[in-house]
Amino acid sequence: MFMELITAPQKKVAAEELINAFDSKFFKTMSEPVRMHILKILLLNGRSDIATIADMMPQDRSVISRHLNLMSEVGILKCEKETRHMFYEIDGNVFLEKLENMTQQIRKCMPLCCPDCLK
Amino acid sequence: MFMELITAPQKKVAAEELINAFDSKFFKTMSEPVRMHILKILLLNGRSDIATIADMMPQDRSVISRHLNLMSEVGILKCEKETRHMFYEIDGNVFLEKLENMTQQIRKCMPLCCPDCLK
DNA sequence: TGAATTTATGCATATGGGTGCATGTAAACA
DNA sequence: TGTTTACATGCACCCATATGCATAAATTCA
Repeated sequence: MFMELITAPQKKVAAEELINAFDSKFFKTMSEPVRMHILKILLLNGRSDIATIADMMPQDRSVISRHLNLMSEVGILKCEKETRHMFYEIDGNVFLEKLENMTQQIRKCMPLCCPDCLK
Repeated sequence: MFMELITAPQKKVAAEELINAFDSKFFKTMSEPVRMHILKILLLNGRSDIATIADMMPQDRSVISRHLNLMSEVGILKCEKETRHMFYEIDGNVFLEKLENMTQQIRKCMPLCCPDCLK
């Protein structure tokens, strides 16, 4: 069979590449409902400053500030200081690229590592 | 401009669809390094029972049992009881489908909701 | 310059979840 | 039938983190 030609070291490399492609910080960021709420607000209103976003949410402004900071560290938001306001905006390209990269890695690794998993 | 034809309610629906497509349980599951280690073991060895997996990890067997149970609840693993062993295996199709679905949702929503985010 | 505004940060608190141990349950085996 | 094996689960503990308040720092405005 064709599959038999895949050696154990090759599988190991492929599996490690897949796990490395999984950005745990990204996943953790995306798993928090409050941050998803912020994301929704940014989707609807586009580029906004912290106070404007916080006014639409129950949490304290400092909480929103920290969430936004975290999201920009992960790369899904870009921020820019303007006078005394800090403006945040979704970085759509980075966002898409991250998910597409992980999807692609699975598509590549799965048939190689464990073809049985696809049955 | 073409974009001006998109109404606020349309944007709201699209944004809500995107946020709903984001499975917070899936993200939370994927954000835990120990679970990624389990995933790697399953990638390399294929279908395995709990004890076999636990023997390759520092954590207690009960801990691994709980992680595996959680991962199967999210859908990325399928499990099957055989005699007194519980076997787990990656569900590659569900896994791929989940990520592809989210990627697709972003690709659809972003140009509609906030085209500026793609610049 | 003084007051108001916007954000960042230190701190205390509460909550969620990962962990290991002990135990319960069920099935296989001698 | 009694023992062993494999897993599930209750419990206590610990740590990370989300939260709100108070405050500091920086900037705008009167």
